[in-house]
Amino acid sequence: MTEVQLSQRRKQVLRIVIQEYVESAQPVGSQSIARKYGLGVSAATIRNDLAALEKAGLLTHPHTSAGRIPTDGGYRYFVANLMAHTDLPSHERHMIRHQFHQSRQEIDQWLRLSTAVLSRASTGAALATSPRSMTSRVKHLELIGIQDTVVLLVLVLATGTLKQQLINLEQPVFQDELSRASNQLNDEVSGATAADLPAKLEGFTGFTREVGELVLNTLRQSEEQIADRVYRHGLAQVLAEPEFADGPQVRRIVQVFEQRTLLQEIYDDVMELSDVHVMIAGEGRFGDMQDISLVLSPYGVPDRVSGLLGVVGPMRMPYGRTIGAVRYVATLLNELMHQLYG
Amino acid sequence: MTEVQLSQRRKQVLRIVIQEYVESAQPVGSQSIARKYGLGVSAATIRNDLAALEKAGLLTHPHTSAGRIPTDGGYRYFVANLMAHTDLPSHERHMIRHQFHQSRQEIDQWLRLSTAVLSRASTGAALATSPRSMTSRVKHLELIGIQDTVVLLVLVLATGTLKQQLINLEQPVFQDELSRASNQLNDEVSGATAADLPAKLEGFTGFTREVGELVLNTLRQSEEQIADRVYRHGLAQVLAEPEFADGPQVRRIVQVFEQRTLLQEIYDDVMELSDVHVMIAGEGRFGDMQDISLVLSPYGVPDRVSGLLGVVGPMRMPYGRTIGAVRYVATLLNELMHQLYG
DNA sequence: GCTTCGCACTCCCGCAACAAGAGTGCTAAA
DNA sequence: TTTAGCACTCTTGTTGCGGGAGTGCGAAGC
Repeated sequence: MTEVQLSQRRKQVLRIVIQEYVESAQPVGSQSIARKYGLGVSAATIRNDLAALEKAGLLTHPHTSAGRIPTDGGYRYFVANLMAHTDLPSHERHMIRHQFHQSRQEIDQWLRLSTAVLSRASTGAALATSPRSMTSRVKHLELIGIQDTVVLLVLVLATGTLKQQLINLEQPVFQDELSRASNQLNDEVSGATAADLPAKLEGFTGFTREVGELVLNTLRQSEEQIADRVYRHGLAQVLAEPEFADGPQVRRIVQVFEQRTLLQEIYDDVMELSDVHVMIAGEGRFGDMQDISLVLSPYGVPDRVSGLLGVVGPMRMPYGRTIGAVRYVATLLNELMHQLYG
Repeated sequence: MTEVQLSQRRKQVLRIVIQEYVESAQPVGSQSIARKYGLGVSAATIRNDLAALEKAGLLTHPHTSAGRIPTDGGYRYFVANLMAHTDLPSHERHMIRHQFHQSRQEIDQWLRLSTAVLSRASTGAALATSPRSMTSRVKHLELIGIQDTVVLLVLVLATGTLKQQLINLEQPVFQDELSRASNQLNDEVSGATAADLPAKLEGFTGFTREVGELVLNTLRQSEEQIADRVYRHGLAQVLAEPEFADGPQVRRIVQVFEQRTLLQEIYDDVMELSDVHVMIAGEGRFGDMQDISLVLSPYGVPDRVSGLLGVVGPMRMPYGRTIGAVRYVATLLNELMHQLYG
C-alpha cells in the first residue's frame, strides 16, 4: 500500500476531523475546526486541506454541503500513522487486574470476565474464543458408565482441556470392563498426539479399539476447530451507538457478532502478528461489514494454546483506547495462561 | 383472574383481530374484517363488537381513527381461551428429529441444535440453559498435574456432567501423591452428595482434605446455579420484526436476551408446571418487557436434571405455532435425557 | 335489543413549499 | 500559499393541505 504524503498541517487536520467525529458522530466542517482549534490559519485554508484530504480518499462528505467524515481509508491512515498509542489509565488497569485475581481460577471464568471488562472499557461489544490447543496431546482418559448402554468418555489433554463424548452401545458393558479398557488405553495413549495414535492402536480390537478411534477423532477435531466456544458480551451497549439506529445496520452488526464462522476465517490473519490487529469495514475481504470495525488480538502461549479476543464496534470508534484495552486484557490472559502452560 | 364473558361472535372477532395483526403488524379495522371474513353481519356491528372488546381491555387503538390492535390482556385471553393448539406439521417434526439423531451425542450439541431449530421454527430468538443436576452426586474424581504447582481437579457427577477446577499450590506436588490422594478420595467420595460429604471428609488432612473441600464447594455450587451456560440463537431474526425497528425497543429485547439473571428468576415459575409457559409483556412482574413475550418450557428428567428452553420474541407472535415448536423440542430433549439418566 | 345505515369527525400520512442554517467551492486578491 | 468574499447546494424543520382509513353515534330497521 503506497501511502500518501501529507503536510504536517494536513495530518493535524485529519487527526482533528477523526477525533471530533468519533466524539460527536456529526460531520465536521472547516469553520468549527478553525474556531475550536486555533491552527493559525483561517477556515478557508482548512477548507482547502479538507478538499485535498478528500481527493486523497481519506475523507468524504455525505452530501455537497455537509461537513467531512472519515472514510475507511481515513481511519486506516489514522490508525497506522496518526494515532496516539494510549495505554489504559493505570487505575483502570489496576481495577481490571484486581477483578482477574478475584475470579475463580478457571479459563472459563477468565474469558467471561475478559469480555465483560473489554466491553466496559470500549464502546463496542466484546468477543473471545476458548483457546485452541496447538499440539493436542492426550494426558489421560476415563470411561464412566452412565447407564447400562451409555458410556461417557472423558479426555484430558496435556493443556488441561477437557473433552467429553457419549458412547451409545448395543450391548451393556460393566464397569470392570470399562476399567480394563481404560487402563490398557491409558498406558498406550497418554502422551500421544493425533499423528502417533493410529500406530499405537494397531494391537487393539473390539470395544477397546472402538474407544481408541473415538479418542483419535476427538483429538483431530480439537486441533481443527478454533472456536469450540465463543464468549460474547455487551451487544446492548454497542447498539446504543447512533450508527446502529436503523434496521439494516443493526442486522449487520448482530450478524457479525453472532457468526462463529467469521472468527474461524479471521483467525489465521490475526495469529500471524502477535499483536493487536485492527480490521476496518472488513478490509475488502469480508462482505457485509460496512461501518463496522474489529479490534482483535491473539492470546495464549506460543506453540501450546491460542485463542482470539477483541471488540466489534462501529467504524467510528476510539481506536487508541480500544486497542489499549484489548492489548492489556490479552497481556493479562497471556500471563495467566503462562502460569498454567508455562 | 376473573375472565370476561364474551358472545361467540365477539370471541370470533377477537380471534380475527389477533390473527390478522400477527400476520400484518397493521392495526385492523371493522371494514376489512367484514370484507375478508363474511361473518354474516355488517361492518357497523363489528364496530360495536370492537368497541366492547376495547372496553373489556382486550383491544386498544393507537389513535382515534386507526384500527384495533390487541393489548397484553387480549393476547392472554387469546392464549388461554381462543388459541388453536397447533402441533408442528409432521414433516417439520420429522426433519427436526432427524437433525437430532444426526448430531453428535452430546448434551452440548443437543442444546445448540435446540436453539437453532427453535429460532428457525418461530419468529423469535431461542434460549436454552444447560441442565442443572437436582441431586449432585459425585461419581468419580481425577487429579491431573498440569504444571509443578498447578493441578486440575476433574469431577464427574452421577449425571455425567463434568466440573473442573484449577488448584494453585504453594509447593510442587508429584503425580504419585496426586494418585494417592485421588484414590483415597474416590473410595470415600464416590456416590456422596453435598449433604453426606462433610462427614466423610473428617478423617482427612493436608492436601487430600483441601481437595475434598473443593469437591464439596463445587458440588454445592452446581446445585445452586441453574444456568451454568446459556445457549442463544437467532437474535438477528427477531430484530427484523417491525416492532424492533427503533432504538429503545431494540435495546429492550437485546437486554432480555442477554441477561442471565432473568432466566434465574423465571426458573421456579416455569418449573412448577411441567408444560409450556407463556409470559406476555413480563406479566407485570418483570420490568422492561414492553412488547416482548416469552414462551418457555422446562425439560429434563424429574428429580435428576432440569433446564429451561424457549423463545423470546415480539408480543405479536404466532403463539400457536411457537408453543407447538417449544413443546416439541422439549419433548425431544426429554426423550434424549431419559436415555441418559432414565 | 340487536343490527344496520348514513354521516360527520378525527387523525395519520405523504407531499410540496418555504425559510434557516451550515458548509462548500471558486475566484480574485494579498 | 493563504485569505476574504460570495454564490450555491443540500439538509432540516415547519407549515399547510388533501386523501384515506376508521371511528363513533344517532336514527331507523328487523
